[in-house]
Amino acid sequence: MKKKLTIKGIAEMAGVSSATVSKVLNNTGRYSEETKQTILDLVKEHDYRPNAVAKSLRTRKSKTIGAIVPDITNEFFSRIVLAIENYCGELGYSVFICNSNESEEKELQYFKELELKGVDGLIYLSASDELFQMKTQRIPIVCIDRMPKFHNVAIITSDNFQGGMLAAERLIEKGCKNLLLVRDYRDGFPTIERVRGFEHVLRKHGLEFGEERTIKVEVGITQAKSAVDHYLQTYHKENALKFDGIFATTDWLAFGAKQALEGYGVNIPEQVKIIGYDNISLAQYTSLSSINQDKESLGKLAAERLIQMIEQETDVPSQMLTLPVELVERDSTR
Amino acid sequence: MKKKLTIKGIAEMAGVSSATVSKVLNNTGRYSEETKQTILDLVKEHDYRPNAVAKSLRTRKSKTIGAIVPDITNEFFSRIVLAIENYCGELGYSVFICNSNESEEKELQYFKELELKGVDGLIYLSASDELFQMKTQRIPIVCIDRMPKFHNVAIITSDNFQGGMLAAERLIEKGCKNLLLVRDYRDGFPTIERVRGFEHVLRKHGLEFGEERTIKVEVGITQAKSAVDHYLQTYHKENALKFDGIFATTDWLAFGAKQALEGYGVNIPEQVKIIGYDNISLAQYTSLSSINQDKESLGKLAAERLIQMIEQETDVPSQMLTLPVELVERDSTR
DNA sequence: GTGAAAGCGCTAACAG
DNA sequence: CTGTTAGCGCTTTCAC
Repeated sequence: MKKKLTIKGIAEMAGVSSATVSKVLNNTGRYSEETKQTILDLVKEHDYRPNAVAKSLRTRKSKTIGAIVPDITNEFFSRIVLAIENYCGELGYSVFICNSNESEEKELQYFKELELKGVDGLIYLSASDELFQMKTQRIPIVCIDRMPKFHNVAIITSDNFQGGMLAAERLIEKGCKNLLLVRDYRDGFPTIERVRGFEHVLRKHGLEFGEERTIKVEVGITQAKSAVDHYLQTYHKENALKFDGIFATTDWLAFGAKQALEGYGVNIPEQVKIIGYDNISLAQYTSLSSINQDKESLGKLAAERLIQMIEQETDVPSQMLTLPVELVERDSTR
Repeated sequence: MKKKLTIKGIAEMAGVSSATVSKVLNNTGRYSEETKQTILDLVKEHDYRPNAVAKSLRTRKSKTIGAIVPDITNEFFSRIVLAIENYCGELGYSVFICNSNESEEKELQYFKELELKGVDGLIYLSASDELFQMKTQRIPIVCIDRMPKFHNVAIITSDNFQGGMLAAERLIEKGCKNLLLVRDYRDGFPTIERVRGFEHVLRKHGLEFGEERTIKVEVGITQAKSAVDHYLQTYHKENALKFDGIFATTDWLAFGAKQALEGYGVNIPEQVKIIGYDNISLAQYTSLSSINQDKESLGKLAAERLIQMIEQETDVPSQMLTLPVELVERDSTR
């Protein structure tokens, strides 16, 4: 087991000091073209690569960021994460991915852990609105789809209000008169906006509805089944088809609703039309119309913004960027 | 912006040297109960936490591992990754997640990058069999579902041969006479085993089939559609239903096959029965029978094994652990 | 029981 | 243009 090659080793071989090697490796300071070549050759020959930990300790930069995600198992999130990782990878950043499972406690714990491990920045994804109040927040943060109450974070979100509007408009356009809203039981910021947009259009058309037209169900892959059950129950109680259109704030929810309806022999889209949200492949492959969020851009923009903040070292004012959404029509509303 | 608190700061406050503080923080060396208390109180009061980078540089341990994954967007992988992360989190390890996109080049690149960032170990997940030959492999590695050709790595895999057998047995048991195999176009280790198991049972029952009964299609979420198309084409050419049972080496493939059949008005399971592989939620929600792999155990065991290897610092011989699989029956074979 | 000192591998002044 | 020096924050002998 030969000894690990360090910058000093290269320096000795090249007959210069480690400082000089450091300079050519970082394109900083000055050095002659000649020594540069000698060093570069040596580096290549021995496949020397500088120890990132030492560098990190010295420079207080780790080329590492953290991403805190509610559930990587959910395609909506994993696609955002993938986009983040791809963009970061190109720029030499690595990313720690942490599953918070929506728990604030875990988020905080991860935050501390990541800070210690020296991440240069953090991306928070979450449907939840609440966000810890870090007094000593020294690293840049960008949030996706959440609206923290403190400053010095950038925010990337997609136009949830618009998404809700699009859904309502299409349903009404297709002749639906009695709409049903299937939503997450929690009131995360994105959900609230979607619902607001949806209701806004309903009102514009003189349609109104109260709680009894809104079903709040569990959300998440593991709970999708219970969503269906809950839905079935409610439907059963009503004992008659009281609606002809459904807007679900998630594709999984839409899928649950669809299965429940099919279980009762209801025809889609003839009797009931359905629109989901996120446009994950589940929607694509089960022919569910859905509001598409540009997951790739969401991730890429967040990473781009974060790295900007990291590398400029300048306190940018809290900014917000909103991406457009679009309706992807499939069989469930045709 | 107050100065960051270091071990020296605590030492000064406590009126001792940094060495002593280090000792109590790491339960190492000796110190009096009294100084221990003073220090611990100070630590708590100021919420001091030692800088992980410095510690890492000094000790050559980072409490960090890397996980190289083909595609985190694929639920099969993301669930394994989640299990890894959960287990590691409990033990204070963080994990870098890297998407290789099945590219060997990227794998190698990530490998080097991670090594530099000082990860203590690595987990490789992949359907691909080929694995780079690292001469200078200094950190422990565990592989999930791949069989590298060099030593000093632990291997966790699930019983793919058995999975193939289970599928064939059930299909035959249900009265299928002409089986079709839909498989990945690449010959990754897990696929090969599944096919071997499947064919083994066929032979036992005097059923034989050649290439014309085997469709090789693309795989992966983004290519699922093209799998369907490819399949449709082939089916179309045959111009008649030449089979009554399908075994697909992936749930996505099974789903593609199902959609193709439905597009042609073929009844499932009356005319054709289908069994997929992996048992991801897609299978669950589209009522596809599937061979279940215990994704949570796969991830947990891999992480457990890796951390053992890391902390024991002893060269364990190359080991292999095979997990059992089971058939989950749903409508597609009932 | 405790501290002084050395040093992990690298970079950033500052001299020369 | 290049080298010396002085750490980054922590752990670890080895003296006392």
